[in-house]
Amino acid sequence: MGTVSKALNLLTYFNHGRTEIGLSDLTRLSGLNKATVFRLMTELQDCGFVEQANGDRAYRLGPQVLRLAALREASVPILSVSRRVLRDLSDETGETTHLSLLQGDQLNSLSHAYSRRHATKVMMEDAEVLTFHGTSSGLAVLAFADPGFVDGALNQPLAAHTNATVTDPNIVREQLGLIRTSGLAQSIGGFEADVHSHAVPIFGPNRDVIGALAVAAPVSRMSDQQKELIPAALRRAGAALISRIGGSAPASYPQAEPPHSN
Amino acid sequence: MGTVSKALNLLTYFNHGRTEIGLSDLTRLSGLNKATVFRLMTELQDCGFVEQANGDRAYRLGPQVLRLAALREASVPILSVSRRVLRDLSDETGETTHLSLLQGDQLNSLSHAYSRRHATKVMMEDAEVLTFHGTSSGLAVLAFADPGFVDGALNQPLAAHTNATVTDPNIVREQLGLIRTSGLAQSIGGFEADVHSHAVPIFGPNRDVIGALAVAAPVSRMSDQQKELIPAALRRAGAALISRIGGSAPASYPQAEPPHSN
DNA sequence: ACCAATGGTTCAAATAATGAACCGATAAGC
DNA sequence: GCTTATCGGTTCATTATTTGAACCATTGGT
Repeated sequence: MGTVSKALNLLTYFNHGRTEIGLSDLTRLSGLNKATVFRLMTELQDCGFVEQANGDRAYRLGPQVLRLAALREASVPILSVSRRVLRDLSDETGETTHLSLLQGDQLNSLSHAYSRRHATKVMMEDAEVLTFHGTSSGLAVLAFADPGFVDGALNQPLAAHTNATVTDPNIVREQLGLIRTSGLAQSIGGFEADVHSHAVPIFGPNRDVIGALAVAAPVSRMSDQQKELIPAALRRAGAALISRIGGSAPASYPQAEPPHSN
Repeated sequence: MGTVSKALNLLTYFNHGRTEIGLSDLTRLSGLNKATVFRLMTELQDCGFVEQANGDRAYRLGPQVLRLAALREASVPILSVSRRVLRDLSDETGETTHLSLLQGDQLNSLSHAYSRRHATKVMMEDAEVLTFHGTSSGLAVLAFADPGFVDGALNQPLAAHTNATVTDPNIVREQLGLIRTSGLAQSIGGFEADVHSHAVPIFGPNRDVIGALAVAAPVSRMSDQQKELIPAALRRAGAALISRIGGSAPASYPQAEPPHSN
């Protein structure tokens, strides 16, 4: 592994639970030598990718990442496009909606919208890591990812987030088959108890799955009416988002409305 | 300069005018060897910091920067906090407002809000680089930056964006003196013709200037009333933003309302 | 006063980065 | 239709950078 990868990998240890990391912690987390970590962090600091919080203390992500993110949005405006879609979907379903994107081998929740109808709602955080086996978004992605990727995701111990989480890889694979034919994934209490979530995969310009769009509702609010409305609205919103970002679904993806001439 | 810095510096060649860069162009821009650039870009690509646009073509920024930016916002939520302030300031003044942040030795416009009152307005782009001598934001920052930084910014040829741009460093320094006593910078047509902009500096937790908050209006709309309202509203908004991000102005900053007891 | 952390530093040894030349493919120039 | 230039990508001996064990100086806990 090259030096640059090592440095950038250090950045992956930052997450919502750990927004600041000290030198020693980072050394332990990465398994690298302390002098190495120090030099890499110093260099990252010089470039503005990290900064030291209070005088001489722990490191946290720096301001430079904001500039890059703004430029990424300028060239591939998926987040700004998704905001409208999420807002509309949230208004239509009355529930929390979120978009997650595949980044390397992990799935990150990156944008969300809340219901304006109900006081109680499922709460979300951006940049949260979603597991593939335990969330509807993860399942939607796996169902349309290539087999090697699926193996990589399932050939490791699957954590049980709740006692409803499916942790048997064989059962997960069965679910994926059903999702492939229906085009829609569900998870009832698999990630957080009492949350029923639906998700559809999002495809990029080269027909690869790049993430998932999801609706997360409290189980208690899933009336028969909602069980019809949410999947329908989600399919529509997914198709809208895919077309807005210039993506297209692969031939294997079940089309809601096959184009028929007459 | 270390390898990591070289790799990260490659990312600085991306901007709004150049969201995609080919290998050869990047080689010329950076002055590095082509093999070096290739290897660095490959590594950046492996980490998701860049990606290749269409099959095998030019590079553009990758999705990983979005995750980092979301985490940065989680630890230092200046952008989300600023959005409200910008929205309110824009509504109050009826003009375009924007926030720029100092990143390394450059000033980037990172968030903005448009007027909902007028059809014509000054347009903005996020992640745009602002010059220090030619914009009100730049002047506001320089006026409260340390002398070494000011020298670095002014001891180089100052570009003329319009024929109203002040390019004489001595005159700029005079302006800085006035800004220090008033606490507010102005630029009439210095960056774009027919745009009158006002700006106030934004200070961080350690009393250093970290950016500027600005209002940009068409010259034609700067009535006497607006000339009073905008500075007043801007000062209020600046103070609000500073307090919301846990910052504080240095003692040298002229306080709008000196706290007086009784 | 001690011990165990922390962030930061040193320097010889080991390793990874470098750059000139080279490839095959594509596209422009004549 | 032949030549030439440019593109993204690759090779490999030379070179310069990274590495890691040990070492400081501070800090905070007992």
